[in-house]
Amino acid sequence: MPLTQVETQRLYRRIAGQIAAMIDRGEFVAGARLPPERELARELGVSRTSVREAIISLEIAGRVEVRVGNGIFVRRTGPAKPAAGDDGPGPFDLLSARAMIEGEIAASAAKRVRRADLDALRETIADMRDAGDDAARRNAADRAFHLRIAEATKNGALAQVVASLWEQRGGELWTRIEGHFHTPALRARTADDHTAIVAALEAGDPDRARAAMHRHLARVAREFQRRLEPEGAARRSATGPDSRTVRADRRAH
Amino acid sequence: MPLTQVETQRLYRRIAGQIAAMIDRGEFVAGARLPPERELARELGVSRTSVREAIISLEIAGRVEVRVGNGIFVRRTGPAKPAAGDDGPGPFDLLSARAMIEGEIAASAAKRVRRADLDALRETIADMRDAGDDAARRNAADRAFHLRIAEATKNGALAQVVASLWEQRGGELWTRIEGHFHTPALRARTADDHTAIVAALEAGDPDRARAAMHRHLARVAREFQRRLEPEGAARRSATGPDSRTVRADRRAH
DNA sequence: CGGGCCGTAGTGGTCCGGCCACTTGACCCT
DNA sequence: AGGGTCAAGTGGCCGGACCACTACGGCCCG
Repeated sequence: MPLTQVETQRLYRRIAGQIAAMIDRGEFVAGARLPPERELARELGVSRTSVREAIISLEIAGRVEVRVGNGIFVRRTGPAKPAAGDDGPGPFDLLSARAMIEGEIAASAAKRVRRADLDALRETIADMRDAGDDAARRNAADRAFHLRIAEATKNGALAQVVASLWEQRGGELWTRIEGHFHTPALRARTADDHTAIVAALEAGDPDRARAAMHRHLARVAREFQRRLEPEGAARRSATGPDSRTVRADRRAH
Repeated sequence: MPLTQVETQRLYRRIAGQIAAMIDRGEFVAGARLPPERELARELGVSRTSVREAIISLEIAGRVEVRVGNGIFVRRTGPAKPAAGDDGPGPFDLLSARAMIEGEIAASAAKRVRRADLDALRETIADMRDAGDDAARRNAADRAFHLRIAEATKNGALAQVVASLWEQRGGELWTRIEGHFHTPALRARTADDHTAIVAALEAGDPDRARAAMHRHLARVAREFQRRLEPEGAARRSATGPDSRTVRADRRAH
């Protein structure tokens, strides 16, 4: 079932992906007007219906806005800042944002976590271990781990933010790098990180929980970066998650 | 222009709204299969094209999933939890989550804010003042204020989280209470809060920025609760934004 | 009797052509 | 200079057609 979905991507999603990629590459800056539907259909060799469907999906995703009779315009706020320049691509923003947000969530959860929450969290850790080479299952368990922590705060809005941040993990860059996390050594590291977070939650220690979550996500970012650019990542690591980690340490005092 | 957009809602959004309302009312539970496109089109008196567009928007919004050759199924996780009972994401959850997240964002922004950011923020404050009784304009300026802070972090993912949290403000309960914030006194308080946040940002003081944002959103929550339950507001204790507000949320239900 | 294969009905996916409402810009008239 | 009209271009919606996929029922064979 997940295999079928990966292989058979619907046309409207493919078109939307292409248009989003153009936006992310800066071909169309915020406020710019996209080509008309009829022209996009001609250039992409598809029907106008399919272009319309793609545009609607981008509209709902907040990437574009449609002005009737006028055209389709790129919206100002998107997941990736197109012309930010030196502030790395989406995945680093995402990990940095997650560290900030999920660190606070973990701290809040430490103050109100219950036995059932802890049991559920341990279950996700075991599930990730049992998943072995089944990437879909491991991914689902990883997601469940982070979502359970948010749910332990008893705040539905936080759970939704975590779920939303998780959904944004699925991108081209992530797909390319995903195989990296298949090694048993990195899996073990993740399980250790998760276990440390659960221990901090069980101890009811907000600062420790926050720090454990920061450590976990900072490590993921480092691994990610190491994989992405093995040679020449010096500048980015100076402005990226490492500085975020330093900030977190100060807060922990 | 905003007036035109309010009046002219596109058909696909109207259809999607109707289907979402059916889901929220429990006519279709999670996992249930919606009627086929052709049948929906017939029953709603629209073309199948428009139904398809509505379904795509619901799909992107995470409300349904489409299985080719099989049908359209209601997804388990949606923005509204229909049968969650007493822990649904309500306004207090939202404000609590915002305090937690936007506090950290303000702290991060204090370390990297620029003159242009500060100018833009001051512009939103002036815009809110100039808006007077124009609720739509005031709302837009308020939104811009919070979003500009997130943008000052130079992290697109954070900006999106803030935008997403903002979108969830528009609910039935919010609409009922919104008139409360029309008083000149409360408007002035908001302007003062915003000004204090900008001053902290300008001073480059993360702790001060965090605290100012917490104070702002905690006050909004207090005002909100006072409006909701005018006779239960006297027992508020000031221990911290998230725990206090979440407790109040429980009492409200 | 049970399992596998085939055919049919129903599903969503995509395309195409058509017409309508809205927007904008150019041109003309007062 | 300002206002009105018209044409071109835009997105919005409709309806028909055909294709790929899925599920189910019936039939045949071991």
